Amino acid sequence: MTLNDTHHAAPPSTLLDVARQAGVSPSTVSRILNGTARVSDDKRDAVLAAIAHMKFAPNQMAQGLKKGRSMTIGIVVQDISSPFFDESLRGVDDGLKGTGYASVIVSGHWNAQEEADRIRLLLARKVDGIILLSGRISDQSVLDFAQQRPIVSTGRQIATHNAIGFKLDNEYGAWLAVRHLIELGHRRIAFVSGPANNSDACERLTGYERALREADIALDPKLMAEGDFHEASGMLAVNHLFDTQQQFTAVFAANDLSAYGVRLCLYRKGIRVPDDISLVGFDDLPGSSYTTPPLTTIRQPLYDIGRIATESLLGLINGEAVRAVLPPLELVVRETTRRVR
Amino acid sequence: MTLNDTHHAAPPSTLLDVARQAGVSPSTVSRILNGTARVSDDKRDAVLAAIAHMKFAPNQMAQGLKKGRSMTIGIVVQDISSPFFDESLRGVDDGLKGTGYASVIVSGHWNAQEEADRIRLLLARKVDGIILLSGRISDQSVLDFAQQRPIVSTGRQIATHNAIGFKLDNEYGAWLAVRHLIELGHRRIAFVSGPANNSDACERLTGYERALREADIALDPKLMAEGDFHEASGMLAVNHLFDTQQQFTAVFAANDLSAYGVRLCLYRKGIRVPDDISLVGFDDLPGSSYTTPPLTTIRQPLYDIGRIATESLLGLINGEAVRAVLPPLELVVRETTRRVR
DNA sequence: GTTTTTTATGAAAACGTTTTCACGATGCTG
DNA sequence: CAGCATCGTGAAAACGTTTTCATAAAAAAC
Repeated sequence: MTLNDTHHAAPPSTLLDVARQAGVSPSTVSRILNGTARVSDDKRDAVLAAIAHMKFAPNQMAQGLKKGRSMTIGIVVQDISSPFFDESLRGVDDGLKGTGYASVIVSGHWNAQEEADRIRLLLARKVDGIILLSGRISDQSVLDFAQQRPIVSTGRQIATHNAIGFKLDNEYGAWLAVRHLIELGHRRIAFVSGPANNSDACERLTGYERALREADIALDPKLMAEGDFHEASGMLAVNHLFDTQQQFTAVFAANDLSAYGVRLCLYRKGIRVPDDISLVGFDDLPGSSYTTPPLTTIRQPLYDIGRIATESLLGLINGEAVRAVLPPLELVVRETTRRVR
Repeated sequence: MTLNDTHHAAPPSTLLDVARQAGVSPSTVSRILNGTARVSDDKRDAVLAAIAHMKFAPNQMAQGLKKGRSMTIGIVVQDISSPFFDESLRGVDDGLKGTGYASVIVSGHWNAQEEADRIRLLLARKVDGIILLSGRISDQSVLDFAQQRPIVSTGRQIATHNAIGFKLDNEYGAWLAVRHLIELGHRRIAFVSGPANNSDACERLTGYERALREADIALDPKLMAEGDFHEASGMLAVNHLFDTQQQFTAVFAANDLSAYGVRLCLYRKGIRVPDDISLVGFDDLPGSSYTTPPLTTIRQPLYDIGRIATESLLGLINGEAVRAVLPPLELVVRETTRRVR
C-alpha cells in the first residue's frame, strides 16, 4: 500500500487563529460572527478576510458548550424505513430548513424500553428538544423527560409549558372509511386490524364498530382478523377469512401497508378489486396512489404532522406558548371501492 | 393559563456536582467514567452512588470538545423519504447500534450545490465521519472534504486512506434484466430511462443497449423514453410510447418507482401484466414484492450498502485500512414477466 | 529499616467558544 | 474646556469535560 499522506489534512482553524491573523482579539471575532456588538469597519474587513482565507467555521461543539444550545433536535421514530415515518420526517426536514438546527433521528422499534433509552441518549447529547413520533412510552414518562428538554409528541393529548402533544381522530377516520363502504351498499365488511397493543389500531377498530352500529349492521367477529400493520399480516388475515369460508364484499384494512397485503392475497385468488371486492386502507402513503388499482384510503397529513411538530418544538424552545392544530383526516376515494352489485 | 412551574426542571447535574457529592476530585469521577485508571473500591462506590442518585449523564458537548470526537457521523442522502435511501438508512442504523455513535441525516435533494453546503455544515458540526449516499458532487470535492474527515461514498470508485467509495455494476444489472426478457422471447423491449444527468441511469442505459446488441436486436430509439426515477414519469413515458403507436411486448424501467408508474399506465389502458406485456424494474424496493403482481426486478443490496458503508466508515475513523466488498446485483424473478406468446 | 517502585488521587491546564468586565478614546453637553 | 455618556476593544473567566503532572501513601525491593 502506497502512503500518499503527502498532503495532510489542514488542522481546522480556530477562532483564535483568525483573531491572530486579523490582528484583533478573539472577542472581536466572536462579536463579528454573532453580530453581538458594533465593530469598526477596518477590523471587520480584516476579520472577514481572514475567515474567508482560512476557511474558518466555528466549532459547534465549543459553541454549544458555551451557549448551552446544541442546535440539534432529536427525532424518535419507531421504524426508520417505513414510508409512514419517512413522510413525516420530510416535514421535519422542511420545518428545520434555514433554522440552523439539525436533527438526529433514532428509532424506538416499537419498544417502550428501547424508546426510553434512546431518549436518554438524546438528552445526554444535549439536544435542544425532542419530537416523538408515535411513541410507546407513557404520558408520564414524556412529562418526566420534558423536565429536561421540551418535547412534542404525536399520538397523545398533553399540553404543558414544555411538552405538547397532538393526536388525530383515528376513530373518526375509520368511521369515515367504513361509512363510505356502507354508502356504496356494502353490508358484509371485513376488518383487518392493527396490533391490539397499539392505541391507534384500537381506535380504528372502535370507529369500524361504530359505523357498523350506526347503520344497524350486526358486528360479526368472524369478519375481523388481527394484523400487525405490515403487508404480510394483511395477506395472512384475509387468507384466513377465506379459509374459514367468510362471505364479504369489502375489506377495511387498518393501514395502507396491510391493505397492500390484502390486495395481493386477492390477486392471488383471482378476485378482482374493486369489481368483486372493495378495499380501503388508512394512511395514504405516498405509494398508495400508484398501487394497482390506486387505493381508496383515509389520508393522514403525515407531512404536516412532521412540519407542525417541528414548528411547535421550535416555539417551545424559544419559550413561546404554542398551540398546534392539524389538518383533519379525510377520505380519499380512488379506485379500489365501488358500489356493490 | 395556569403556571404549573412548581417543579422546575432539575438543572442537569455536572461531573463536578458528582465529585462534590462523592467527596472526590473531578479527575477521579472522570477516571471511573472512562475506566482510564484504577481507583479504590470505596471511592468508586461513592461515585457510582452519586451518579445514580443525581441521574448524572456526561455532557456530550463538553466531552466532544475535549476529546475532539463528537461521536456523531453525518449521512448525506438525496431524498429523505424515498424507500431507496430509507432501506440503506436502516443498514446504517443497524451498523451504528451499540457503537455509541449517532447519525445526523441531511439531504442534498439531488443538487450538487446544496449537497456541498450540507457537507460543510456537517463538518462544522464536527461529525467524526461522513457517509455519502448517491452523491452528485465531484470525486475531487469528496477528496477535498476527506481532508477534514473520513468519507465513504456510494456510487464512485475511490480509495485513499481517508476516503473510500464503492459502486455497484449498474450496467451489469441492466444487462441482467434485459437478458431475462430476451430469454423469455421478447424482442421489442421498451426502456424507461432515468434522468440523463444521473450516472447510475446512464450505466443502466448502457446495459440495456449491450444486452440488445449481444442478442442482435436492433436498437430502436423510439422505444426509449426518458423518465426521472419517479412514478409519474414512468406513467408518462409509457403513455408517450402508446401515443406514438410503438409496438412492444416488454418494458424495462430504470428503477422500481418508475416501474410502478408504468404498471399503473398499463392498468389504465386495460393491458394485462405479464400476460400482454412484461415489466421489469431495478432496485427491489421493499414494496416491490407487494405490487400487483409482484415485480420482477434487479435487486440492489440497499440494506447492505448502508451497513457496509457504516462499518467501513467506523474503520476509517479508527485508522484501520478497510476494503469493502458488496454483494452483487441479482435478478429476482417475480410475476411481472413471462414468456412471450 | 531505608530506598525504590508502584499506586491512588488531586490540582491545574486545556479544548474553542461566548460573555462579562474594565478601560481608553471619542463624542456630546453646557 | 471640564464633565459625562457612548463606543470600540481586549483581558480574563466561564461552559463541563479529559488529561498531564505532581505528590503522598503504600508496596516492593534490598
